[in-house]
Amino acid sequence: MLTQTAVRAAPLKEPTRGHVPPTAARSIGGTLDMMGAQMSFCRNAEISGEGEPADYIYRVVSGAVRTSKVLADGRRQVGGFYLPGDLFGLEPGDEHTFSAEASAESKVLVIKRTAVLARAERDSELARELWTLTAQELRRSQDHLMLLIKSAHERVAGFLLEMAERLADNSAVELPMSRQDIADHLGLTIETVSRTLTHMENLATIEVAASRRIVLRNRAALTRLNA
Amino acid sequence: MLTQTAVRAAPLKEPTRGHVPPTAARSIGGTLDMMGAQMSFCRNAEISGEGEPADYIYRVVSGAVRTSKVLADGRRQVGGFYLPGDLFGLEPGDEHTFSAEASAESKVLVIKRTAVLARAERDSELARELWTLTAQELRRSQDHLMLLIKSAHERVAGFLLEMAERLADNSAVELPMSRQDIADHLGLTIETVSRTLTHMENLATIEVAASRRIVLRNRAALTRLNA
DNA sequence: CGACCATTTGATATGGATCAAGCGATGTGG
DNA sequence: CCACATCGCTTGATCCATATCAAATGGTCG
Repeated sequence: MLTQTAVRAAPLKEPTRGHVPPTAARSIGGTLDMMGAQMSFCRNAEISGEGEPADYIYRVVSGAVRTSKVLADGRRQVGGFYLPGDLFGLEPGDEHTFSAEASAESKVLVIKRTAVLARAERDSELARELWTLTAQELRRSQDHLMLLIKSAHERVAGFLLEMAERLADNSAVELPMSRQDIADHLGLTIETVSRTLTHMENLATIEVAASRRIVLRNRAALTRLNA
Repeated sequence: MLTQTAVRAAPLKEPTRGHVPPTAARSIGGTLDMMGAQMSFCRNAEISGEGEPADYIYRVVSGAVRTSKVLADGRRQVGGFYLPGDLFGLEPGDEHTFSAEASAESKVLVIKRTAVLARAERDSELARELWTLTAQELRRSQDHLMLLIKSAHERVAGFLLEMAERLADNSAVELPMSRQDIADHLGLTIETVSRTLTHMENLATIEVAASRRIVLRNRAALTRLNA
């Protein structure tokens, strides 16, 4: 099961100080935004590598980022997708356990990790925020575990519903990742993902308006599959 | 795929103040042990339920605890096993996301959550420990994700190696859980787990000395499978 | 237009699930 | 102490969902 390999592509441009869209601020982790620089990455560009020192934490401004890990024989697992507003790369440890790549053209806010950690030392409010963020990651990872014991149809349905919710784009989803990315996230092959989507379309559960644009026609049916 | 249901059995005895075996103390989280009471649970007794308020955190003293979640149709996922020395039930949120049951006769140290949280407010050392513990959980969950994309043989091999390492019982493992627990942890059926073990025994990779006692005869072969 | 890449579709193979029965240890009552 | 029920595990036969292999289609860009 060979999958595409991440291209260590050069970022589109060097960090530019300061400019942070106000919309990026969310209650959780919002404090962090003051101290960042923005960078752009083109599709499949590596943002940080597995095993590399975790010197930065990141917030997605636009586009989408996937975290992934590749086994010796080439099988790839995509741990998760990070959408605009999401933070990633935050761990108390000094090394990234997954690599991170842009799954679509993306802008990312880069924040010095040491700065945050130092501040959390004194600021128990911030310390708790960091803990909460890691716990959210944990929750997501556990939810994903529950997905991986289900059937292909259930996995795809769950994925679509999650994306619809997180993109806050009710009833239609503009997927910021390839079929291969989805397959590697769901532990399926690209063919199975494709076939499952086609099947759902035949059942009028969804409409594949364009390969990356999915309209949710029958949300109830998807929820039912989500079991 | 119906699985056994957890019995809400009465604990063997009521909490007894104070007595903490010194061996239970580990560097991480060791600070917590001063404020606990010990309880005993018999096999399959529920320690805490999914969705219940997370008023306590726990440390396994002896035996083993599994965390699990059951889907509407009865499919069960065992999120993880907690062995002597391990902490579980720690989350910044107010509700448990998994239920916890004793997978074998167990003694568990029970610690009031509020006491710990209050203390972490002032003690940035402790706060960081809590964060680190959650991050360890996350790491385990992610490692488990990688297991679930592998073949049955790889999953079982990985599981045995993990248990051997965590039980620090080199070359032989005394499994503190049923085949069904293992199956639900690995996303396999009980039959497949059993067959895989038998197969490995035929290959002289392991020896099933007793159904719960596995001797690792050829660790290299297991590691190779672990891919 | 032609090359390239992502996606879909088709035909076939297979690993693990499912259904069903057997086995061995443990415990209980007569 | 033995018949017998029970429980956890193993073994066997068959089936099916998904992987694999292969080719066609479609969209994008120079």
